[in-house]
Amino acid sequence: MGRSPCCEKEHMNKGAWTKEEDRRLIEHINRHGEGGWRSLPKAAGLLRCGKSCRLRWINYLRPDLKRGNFTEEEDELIISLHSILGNKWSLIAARLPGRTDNEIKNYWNTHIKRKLYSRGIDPLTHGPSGDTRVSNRVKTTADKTVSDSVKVPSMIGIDYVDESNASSNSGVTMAEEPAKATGPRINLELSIGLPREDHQPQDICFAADAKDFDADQMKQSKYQADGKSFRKKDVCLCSHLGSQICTCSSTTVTSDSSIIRFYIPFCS
DNA sequence: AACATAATCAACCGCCGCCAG
DNA sequence: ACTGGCGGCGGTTGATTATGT
Repeated sequence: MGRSPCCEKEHMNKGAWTKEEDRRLIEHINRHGEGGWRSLPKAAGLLRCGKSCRLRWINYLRPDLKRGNFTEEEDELIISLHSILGNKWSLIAARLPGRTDNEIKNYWNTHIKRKLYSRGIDPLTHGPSGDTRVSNRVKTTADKTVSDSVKVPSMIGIDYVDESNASSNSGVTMAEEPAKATGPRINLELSIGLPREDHQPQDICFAADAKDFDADQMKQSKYQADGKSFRKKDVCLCSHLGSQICTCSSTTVTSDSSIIRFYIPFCS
């Protein structure tokens, strides 16, 4: 018995994609959008597994991919994020616009590992090379971020700084003495705030401009400051990373008139 | 020039979590 | 509550390219 395979292996192309296959995949996704990977190959006239199509699109064909060499800044960011998140490549990739988890994973294994070893740093523990223990600090932060985040009500905050005298301004702080980090100062903060009377979103995130609201909404605004407005029922999803400014990527008005804003980092 | 070895990276595989039925 | 399908993730493989001898 066991799980059925994701698709019929027979009569399926494998290996490198041809230009014609790429063209068909791009054309299909441009026409119908992403998703429905299982049925996509047949619909697009491709003799490929749905997973293979998804991977090809995400890792290679997506128009927003950056390609090209990693910058020094990206290197350091990856190192810092890895010290916090471990091998959670998709989470790391989410912080590097235009980069894919596969690309970062490969880059880590081929370049950054060597770079860290040359600095005398163990890429696994981010401690001194030769120390094979998994640091409690890394374990603690990674677990909080990845596994426990959904269990934490209302507010989640993770700070990571390499300055010994730096103080945390978030909900979760490190119990351990900070490890000697090699990367730039980094502040990884996620927060989900439910609306309260005393909720001051502008204290947490850089708010979107008031242009997101129409005139009626503006009249109903509960909070207004410096041209930024917040309604009583706002739900604020924020993300800070390092010195990068967190901006609103989209605003959704739900059926009960609540507004959900999505904030993304790295936008200037 | 020929061969061996190392480096790179696209693609595959199997597992897991989510969610609709 | 249970089950199966689906999408997503991380580890691994293997073909290709670069470099060294």
